Amino acid sequence: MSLPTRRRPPPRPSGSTASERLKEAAIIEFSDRGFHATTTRDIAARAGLSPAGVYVHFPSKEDLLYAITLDGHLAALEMLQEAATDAPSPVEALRTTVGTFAQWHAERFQDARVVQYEFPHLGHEHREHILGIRKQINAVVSDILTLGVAEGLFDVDDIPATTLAILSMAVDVCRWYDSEIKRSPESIGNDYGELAVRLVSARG
Amino acid sequence: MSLPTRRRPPPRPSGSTASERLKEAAIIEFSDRGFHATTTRDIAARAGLSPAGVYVHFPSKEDLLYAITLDGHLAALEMLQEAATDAPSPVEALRTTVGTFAQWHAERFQDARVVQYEFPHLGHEHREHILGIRKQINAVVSDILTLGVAEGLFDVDDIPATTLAILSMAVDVCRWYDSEIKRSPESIGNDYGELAVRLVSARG
DNA sequence: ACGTCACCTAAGCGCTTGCTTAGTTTCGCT
DNA sequence: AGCGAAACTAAGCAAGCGCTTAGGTGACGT
Repeated sequence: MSLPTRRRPPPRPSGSTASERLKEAAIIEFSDRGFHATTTRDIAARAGLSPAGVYVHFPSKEDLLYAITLDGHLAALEMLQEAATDAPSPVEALRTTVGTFAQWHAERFQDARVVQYEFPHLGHEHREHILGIRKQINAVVSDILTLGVAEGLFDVDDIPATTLAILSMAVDVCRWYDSEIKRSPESIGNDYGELAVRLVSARG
Repeated sequence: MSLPTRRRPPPRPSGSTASERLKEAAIIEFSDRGFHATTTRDIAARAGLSPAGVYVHFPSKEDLLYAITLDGHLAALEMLQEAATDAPSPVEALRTTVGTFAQWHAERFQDARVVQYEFPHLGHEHREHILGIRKQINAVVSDILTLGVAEGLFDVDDIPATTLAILSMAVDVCRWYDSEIKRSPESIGNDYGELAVRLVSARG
């Protein structure tokens, strides 16, 4: 194999239930090595279980990926919807939703990497289900842009395309962020909220 | 395995040399399934060779990934530098470089996915070498922003952070783009060039 | 005609994979 | 105390993995 020396730290069972520990372990391994390069033995060892112990809680490795991916998408969607609801204006809504989204992609970059990059490796049915949640995430931002344009606050040519570009900026945070980076997730969130507002503001 | 039915189309040797055919085949397979999920037998079959034929041209699967990754990075860097050199002003330079970069990430989205997402699976030495090219890519945009700020054309608080956000938008194109999408790579490039200019323009 | 060398393949080696099976331990409940 | 279910493990299976080896084949210079 091309990755010969894989150092495996001793298992530290942090979660309370075995199921949670397995998900935490799998997030670390999947985000490090990718879904297909991670073995069920890697995950079991990190969760403090025998290789067979995984299958007590999840019927397959792919189901473990699905559980993680679902958790992540639902968490992100809820954060976005809450931020959007609490905002007094479209400008503020855009700033806080994008800020929240970007902050999450930094703070929980390992979860986010699994959510964003291992998603294509889900089975067909699971992938379809997650796609529905993705559309809702998209709609949160898209609706804010539509409202802002209607109120004359935003200058946007193509709302779906701009929604995509704004979310792209935030999603990509999890690609380059890691724990050694000095900027705090909060400040990254603030910056990206501000950048999003700039993107849709009328040209000076 | 979790991907039981993998339909393998008959090999169509499009490239001229076997080495080129192998790289083309590997780009398709790596971008579809990921580096670790792709077998050397998959690649060989698509290139019209026996499994052992791969090793006549590349010493290992990881070396094949490196060759592809290097090609992609150098191509992207050259396109950026050319676009930057030809531009008459920082505004035009930013528009065309980001536009070119985004267009490439759509047009060659399979190459781009390998370049961006399989990069972490390179061996240590190869990864370090590629990192040097990435810094040059970053510098192209960063230098344009610095010049634009100096000339009073751009309003940017944090040049490295803004460089990163602009490149993020363009890089992320390869995550969602595929051949069924209606927008042409050219129009995506134009849009993203325009969005980049908006991001750095003084607030209205 | 002959040797050379690059290119390519059939066969297979040693190892790892996801997952199963058969059995043991632990725990809540009566 | 005793029991049934749930949690867990040791052992291992069939399949697939990256890569090697030994050998064949055809183009080319001489």
